[in-house]
Amino acid sequence: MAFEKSRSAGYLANHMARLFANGLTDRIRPLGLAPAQFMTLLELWPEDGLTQKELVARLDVEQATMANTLARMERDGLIRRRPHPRDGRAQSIYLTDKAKALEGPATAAATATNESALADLTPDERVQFVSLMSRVIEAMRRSEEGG
Amino acid sequence: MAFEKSRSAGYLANHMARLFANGLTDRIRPLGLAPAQFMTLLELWPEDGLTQKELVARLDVEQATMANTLARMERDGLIRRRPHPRDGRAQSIYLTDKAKALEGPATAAATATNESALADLTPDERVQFVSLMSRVIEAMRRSEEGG
DNA sequence: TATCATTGCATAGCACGCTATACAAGTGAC
DNA sequence: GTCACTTGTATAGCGTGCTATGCAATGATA
Repeated sequence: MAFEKSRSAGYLANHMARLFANGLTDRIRPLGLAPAQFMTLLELWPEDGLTQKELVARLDVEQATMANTLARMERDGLIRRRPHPRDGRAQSIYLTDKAKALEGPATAAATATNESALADLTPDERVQFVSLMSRVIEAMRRSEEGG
Repeated sequence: MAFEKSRSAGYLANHMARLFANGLTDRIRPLGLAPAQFMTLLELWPEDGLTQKELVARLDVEQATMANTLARMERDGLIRRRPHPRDGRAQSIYLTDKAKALEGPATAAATATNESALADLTPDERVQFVSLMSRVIEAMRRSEEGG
């Protein structure tokens, strides 16, 4: 029996994530933001002054990926880095006023993207959907460690 | 109220898709395949001789993305292109023997990735999960057109 | 038939994910 | 204190997604 892509969780996850990314990209581009920058800002808005290492742990991306994202954010005037008070290797990352001002419009854009995507699901189904994705993520993270 | 990334469908979709991609990448790397190549082969294994345009429509990626993927597949000896019989602009894409031989091991790798990801879900939940993702994909594709 | 719009593909340039590697600063053992 | 190991970042190189653009072949129209 052939591999059915329309029933493959991995295939659907990839397709769905691309559509989410496209939707979010369109909505936050006018703000001068890209998706990975938004994701990083989600951590920094409530808590300034984190290190790159802390962001890596919270967002579950590789250190090199975060280094590049932070470089683009610094280039775009969204963050500033200051020497870490107690570790000469590390830097604390602070938001600029420009980045702080984007919290409202950017989260509104993300909410609108989610709303559009989930438009056909009932409230119960939405809860179920988020719960299932969370459990799948958990399973894969566990198997990654053990692997 | 703050935007909660752990309850955001888009955020979870992105995270989940990255984990799926990492899992698949690890499993098909020994075969000399990358994920987008595998996705493309899923269309070509059952039906040789498609054009680039047809692959673009079936896989829902941009034409430029597919052009690059096909260039890498040709470089890696997975496909050959022949002039299209009736359209001088187009090319028909054919699998090499090497690519044909990869169908069994590659689909097994993808199945193993899915299995590992869904390990914690009951059969009913798996069906539900695939169904929910399909509906979300459909909703986003519709809202894309409607623009 | 000559012209013009459309279509199929390629290329350039960028974002963002990855692995592999390099390097400087910190930490520990002696 | 010195040497070796560890740790925090940066960089190089690549795959895969995107938009924007260019070009050659096709098709339609005057």
